[in-house]
Amino acid sequence: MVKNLDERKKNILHAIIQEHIVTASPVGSRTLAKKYDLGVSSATIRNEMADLEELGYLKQPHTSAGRIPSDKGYRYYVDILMKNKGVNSDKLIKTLSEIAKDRHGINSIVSSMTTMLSEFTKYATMITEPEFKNIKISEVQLMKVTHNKLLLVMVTDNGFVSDKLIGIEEELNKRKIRYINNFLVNKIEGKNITKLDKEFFEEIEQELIKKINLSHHIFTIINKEIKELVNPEDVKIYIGGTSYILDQPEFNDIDYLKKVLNVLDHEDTLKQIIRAEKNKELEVRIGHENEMEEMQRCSVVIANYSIGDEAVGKIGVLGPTRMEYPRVISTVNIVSDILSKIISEVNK
Amino acid sequence: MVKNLDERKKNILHAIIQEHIVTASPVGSRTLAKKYDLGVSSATIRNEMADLEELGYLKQPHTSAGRIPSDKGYRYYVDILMKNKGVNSDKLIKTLSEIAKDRHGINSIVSSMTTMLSEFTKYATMITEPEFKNIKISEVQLMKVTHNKLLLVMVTDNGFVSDKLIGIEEELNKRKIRYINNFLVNKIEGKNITKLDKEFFEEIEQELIKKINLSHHIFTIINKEIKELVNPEDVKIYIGGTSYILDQPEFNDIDYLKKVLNVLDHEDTLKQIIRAEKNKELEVRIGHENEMEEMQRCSVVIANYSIGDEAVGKIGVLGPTRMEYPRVISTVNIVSDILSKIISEVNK
DNA sequence: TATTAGCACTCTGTTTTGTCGAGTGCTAAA
DNA sequence: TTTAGCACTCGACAAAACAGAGTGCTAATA
Repeated sequence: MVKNLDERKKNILHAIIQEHIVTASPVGSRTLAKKYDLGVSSATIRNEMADLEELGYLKQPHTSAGRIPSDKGYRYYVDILMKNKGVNSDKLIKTLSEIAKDRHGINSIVSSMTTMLSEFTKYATMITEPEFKNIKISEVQLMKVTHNKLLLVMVTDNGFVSDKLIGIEEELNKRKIRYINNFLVNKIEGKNITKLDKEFFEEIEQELIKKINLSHHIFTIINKEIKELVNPEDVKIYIGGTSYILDQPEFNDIDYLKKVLNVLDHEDTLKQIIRAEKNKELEVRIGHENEMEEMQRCSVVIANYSIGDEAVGKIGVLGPTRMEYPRVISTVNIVSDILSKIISEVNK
Repeated sequence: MVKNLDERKKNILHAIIQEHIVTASPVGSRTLAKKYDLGVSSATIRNEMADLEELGYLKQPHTSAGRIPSDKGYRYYVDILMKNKGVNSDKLIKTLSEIAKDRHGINSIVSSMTTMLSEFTKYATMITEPEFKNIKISEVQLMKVTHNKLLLVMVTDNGFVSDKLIGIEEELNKRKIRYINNFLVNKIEGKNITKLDKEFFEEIEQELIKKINLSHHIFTIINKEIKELVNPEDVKIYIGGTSYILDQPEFNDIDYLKKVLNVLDHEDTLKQIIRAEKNKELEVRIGHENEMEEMQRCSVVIANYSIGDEAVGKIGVLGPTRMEYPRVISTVNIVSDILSKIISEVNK
């Protein structure tokens, strides 16, 4: 797919993109010849630029303007030209670690990380809460709380705790509660959470009703509770740095700005953007590579964060296609590493 | 404070504000005479307008432009002129009720309500999670989960459940755990949550250490957990409809837009905006009535939602001072009512 | 005395016109 | 193959011209 360009074309393309990333305006042959030590005259550069345009790496906003990189040009830059220059990461790492210490609760940590990420990248950012699949219920406990309230506690093998107060109409004596508890322990403990679906509960409900006469209210609640524990639709996504978008001149077009902000406003569309391959560590989606039409003048950098091998959440940065890819990518990588570490520790 | 204007001035002021709210541009005497049946000529209106300006209810962007309402003018409108015309609320109520049914979990409900509120008002909206003060711990339970893990469950008298897995280094036998449990039950159950501060825990920790030799790790965690349950700083705030801001011509000034979006981007500033008197049902803050400088070209409508008499959360709508007050106010009222009802039910 | 018609004046937003400069493509020379 | 030179293009920007909405004031009127 990607044809290999000769060395001079590479250099010129690289220079154009770098120049464009800082100036945000079309780059002309003269500027290029002056600012970058390419060893050839502006006329030669002009010819090369014409070639690069024909090959699809550059485009011209209008005749007699300089060139700007196309999506394909950026793609080539990200895949081949760009060096991952190390960000000065000390400060970032320090800040993130402090957050992890200060804040308690995953939600709070993820939320602060989102803000931090946007402050370091100066782009809009989003991070999803960790989402656990393939986990087992390791403990179930049904306890009496008051005469008309039971407490159901479930612990998963990765250390998450779910609890629910259950209001009951008929009073249950301790013996009965213990009976139900043992029954549940037998049926549920060690079971993979994905197997605990509606059918499963209907089944064991029938079984229990046969043995003791029990309203099925409890099972509806357990079922609901487990769904909540596992339902990916409900995974929360945090967003930060929306206002940084306005710093980018490509969003001066107020109509387009509105479209983008509208996407960021809605969790569902946001989740669509950040959807990525589970097995890829890091993904860069440039311009038209984004499915959503409103996003086709933007680029998104997406990384997973994980516990061991299992990706449990996503980190995303959204900016114009003219994004500072190297800086963003290394920043995202750092956040991903640290977040993975934190989550794994909580989950030890 | 508010001088009473004569009937004709009232009518004219009312007309100007209404006209300005829909057109968003300065209102001239001729337009007014034509569109509104005021029974006087444009010249008379001109004289009255000059008076109203002198009194501070109107202002002129520049000589030879029409007039626009001042903050004082809007205040007069909101307090005296405006009729609370009933919004067509059926659809709203229906939509909100459906959300309450579909979604489980307070967070999810509040989040959806925020979105709905913005969709109905077409302004930016925010709702805080409910926050409970003055509650008591009604149940404490410390249980063994595995050989190095304990589960601490606390139930508050309004039905909220908090739990925490506690990792322990030294293994504790069941008898010891039961002992600690009873000790905690004695000390904590029935206590008002605000009394459970650091000093309190240090005290009972000393007491327990005397009786059995126990690392104080557990208390640090309990203390933290309770803080989380009660700490108002940590109350989450949901926000929606940010992109509607762009529909308002007053935010075409990109620099100002950025300032406002920046405020909306940060939870802490957002909470400052929405801060309101606990005893007022509904508060309208117009322009300079907002403390925050960035907000002084905006108006905010804030309502509490409550359980019984106790306000537990806030609902806010943010728009330009040229806001459709009647529509927003009645919409906010409806959302407040429904949310109060839902929260109270969950908490029954 | 309060209201109104009339008019000169003011100010803004928009359109038009003109100019400048950056950049290109092409050609011919090195 | 590279480069210098040149005519040409196009957008950005500023200045000028214009239209229109609105005002304040004055003098006439009910």
